[in-house]
Amino acid sequence: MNIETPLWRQVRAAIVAEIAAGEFPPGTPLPAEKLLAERFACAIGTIRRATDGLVAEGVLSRQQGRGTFVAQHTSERLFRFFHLRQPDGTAELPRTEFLDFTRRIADAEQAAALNLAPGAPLLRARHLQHLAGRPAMLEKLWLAEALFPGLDGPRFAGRAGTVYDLYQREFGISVTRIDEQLRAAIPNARNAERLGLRAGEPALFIRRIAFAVDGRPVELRLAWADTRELAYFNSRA
Amino acid sequence: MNIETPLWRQVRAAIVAEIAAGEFPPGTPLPAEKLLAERFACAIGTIRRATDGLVAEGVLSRQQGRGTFVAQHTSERLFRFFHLRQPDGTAELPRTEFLDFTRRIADAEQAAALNLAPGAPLLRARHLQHLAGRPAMLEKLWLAEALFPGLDGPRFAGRAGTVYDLYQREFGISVTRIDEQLRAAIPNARNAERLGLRAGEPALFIRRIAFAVDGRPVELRLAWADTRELAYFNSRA
DNA sequence: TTCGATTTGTTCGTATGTATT
DNA sequence: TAATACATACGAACAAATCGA
Repeated sequence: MNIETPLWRQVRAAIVAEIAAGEFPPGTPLPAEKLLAERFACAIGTIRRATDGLVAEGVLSRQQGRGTFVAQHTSERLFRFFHLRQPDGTAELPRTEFLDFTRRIADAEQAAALNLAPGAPLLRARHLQHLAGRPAMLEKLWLAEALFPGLDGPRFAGRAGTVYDLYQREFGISVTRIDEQLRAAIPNARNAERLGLRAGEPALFIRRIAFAVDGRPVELRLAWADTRELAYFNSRA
Repeated sequence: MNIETPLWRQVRAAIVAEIAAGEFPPGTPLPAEKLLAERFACAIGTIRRATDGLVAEGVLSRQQGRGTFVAQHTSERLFRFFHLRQPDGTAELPRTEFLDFTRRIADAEQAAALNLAPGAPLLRARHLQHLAGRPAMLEKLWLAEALFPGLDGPRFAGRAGTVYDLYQREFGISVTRIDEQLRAAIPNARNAERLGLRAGEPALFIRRIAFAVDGRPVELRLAWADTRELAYFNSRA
């Protein structure tokens, strides 16, 4: 009789939808498993099954005795998406130098990446990430204006934490997945100079699309990383 | 009374140890969950809990109605560790051109990477991966001779499937995790010529350490990838 | 500090559905 | 068709961590 999707998937989807809708602001606890089980008219084990994957993905965080919390984009969480490290693997928090913030119009590639119509209004920010006191990565990022109403340079530059923390706390957008493409290339003179590279020296070019918890693409980011002293770390099991 | 590690972790470790010891050759089914539950004197749910993570990591593969199998390094499995793709994301099976196979002695860095003493005997292989009919990645890899007794050039070059498939089927070593460091750099003239790069053109330099199911490092691999037409794909949730 | 209520973590057992052989 | 094996779902009990009275 049951050829439909499993109950635990339905429950998972419902919880994700509620998080995406901002029902549970980041940092706040979900209802206790017992309550969720009552609400969804299922067993606690089914709730566990539904949330296990979200915990593994970092969307939720469970703490024995306390509750299950919607994960915040704190500094630890940053390292899930920040791959630049010292060769010995030392993870360090980058310092961000704001460069500029402007309004733009989506070209074909940007529109495709963000699932928008070409010509849609975009917000573009640029900044420079410093590690070990030196410029390490030059980033340019685009956002659909419709998803970030009222965001401007001062608000972007004056944020307290990470960029994704800003998205999450002020616009209810939780980035939970990123897709990246990496290439080795030679940046133009302006970009090379910003990174302290000599002419003809290569850098790592990174194209990232960030997705919200509901799967929508929300940010396109192009970056140049100086990998003379640093390396991009990737681990796969 | 129970400050010890959870039962499901003990069971997991036991299963991993048996796989690492070659008790269940790749492709063969594990004992049914009911049998495992009897053997470990626990509930079936505990067996599930123990194997869930291994399934997620690709070490095991469960099929309803058939059984739970030790994963083989088939071509699909390859793409877990092979990140070079066309910019549109098209995944293609590389063609491998064997270059050479030699005996070496571990220097300090190789020894550290493979958890050996400096001076330990190594095997070194080089090959060239082709994609879309063009050279795409030049790889140099080192193995501890002690872990691969009797491996030589003909056996390495004459293998049927992937390198990791060879490790697994002929030496009982299942690679389940890799750590990679990526940099942009300019290869020397010899390497550039092999990849069809002009002088001064950059390539992606990849340093990989591969780990067996029991966590031991088993392979060090240095690679130059041509990212003019291809890109290194990475996705993180 | 102690204690009790709450919440997640672990483990058990059972029943039924679905896919494979 | 029947037996086998995994998939889903339910429910219960106790342990361990947390927090407030």
